Amino acid sequence: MESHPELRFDNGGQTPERLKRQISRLMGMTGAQMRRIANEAFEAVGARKDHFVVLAALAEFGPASQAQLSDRTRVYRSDLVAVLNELADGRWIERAPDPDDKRRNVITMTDSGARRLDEFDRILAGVNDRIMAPLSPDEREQLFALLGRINAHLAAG
Amino acid sequence: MESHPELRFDNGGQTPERLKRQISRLMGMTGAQMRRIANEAFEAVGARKDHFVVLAALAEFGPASQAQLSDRTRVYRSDLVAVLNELADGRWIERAPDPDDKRRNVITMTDSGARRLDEFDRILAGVNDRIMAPLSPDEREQLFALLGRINAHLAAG
DNA sequence: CATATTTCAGTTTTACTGATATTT
DNA sequence: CAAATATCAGTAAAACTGAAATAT
Repeated sequence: MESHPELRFDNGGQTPERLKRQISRLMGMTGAQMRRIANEAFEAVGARKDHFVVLAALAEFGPASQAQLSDRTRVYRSDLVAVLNELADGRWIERAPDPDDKRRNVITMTDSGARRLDEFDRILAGVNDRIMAPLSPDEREQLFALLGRINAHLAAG
Repeated sequence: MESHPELRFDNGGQTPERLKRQISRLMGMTGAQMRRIANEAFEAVGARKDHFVVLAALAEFGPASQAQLSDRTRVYRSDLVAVLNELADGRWIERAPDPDDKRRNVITMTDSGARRLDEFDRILAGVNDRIMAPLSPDEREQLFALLGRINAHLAAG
């Protein structure tokens, strides 16, 4: 593995630290680290992030078609197919044709799926804790609030 | 293009809003939007993000070998080659063998490269402003500080 | 016929790994 | 010979597009 030693910014503060002042770069680097930690945690239990988001959406909104699930999780319709195959293989969801509209499937979370989601909750609590370790509870809320506002603004505009 | 309508979270506040409480998911979504905006801005002037980070590193630390540039920008040594080819094609940098160590190249920013970096600065000021539009100056500093602490912690651990 | 849904097959982009030739 | 450098070739995963088959 190639190593990237820590950046040194030791020029007497004379030059503008452009690289450090870019919010998108800072977000990108921090986000990549977060993703790595979360992915490793999921991989350790034979899962991946999309398993969580789909089960979470089912728990929050109830049974749904794949198109609905895609809208709620922002997992593409095409990619959702494989995710649901995996979740069905583990008996965490059931996929049945919708009698009211035969184009659709109805996706339902099983009891086993609810327990799987509980497991994910515990795992993610640990991940969140590890990521935000340096921040106080108040600061964690601040970060959520600030990001939430930016995200709402960007998603709208 | 596939559309992802806004998420609705209207279940009377009864279920835990798992999806919204995941910092890594919120970071990921917000970061993706930021990246898209920044990429589009660079693309509009025939550039890409790595052009900026390399020129910024040269402005901040002076001429450097490719290995040094890789460490400072976190662009992989292998990927840096193409970036430098592009920058050299535009006469924004010069790449010359290092007389002191013939394994190395010395990468130097040209005057034209400095002007290109000025252009990037203006573009990125607009991008940052657009991204953080909903936040006050104080809040922008808070966000930087919080992310910076998390990033330092994750990069170290 | 136009639209919606699921599925498959494919591209693009980015991050990353490994190997090679040259030099120290 | 061991390590560093620049370069090339290639993988892996994620995000995304387009189109076919079926049903409304």
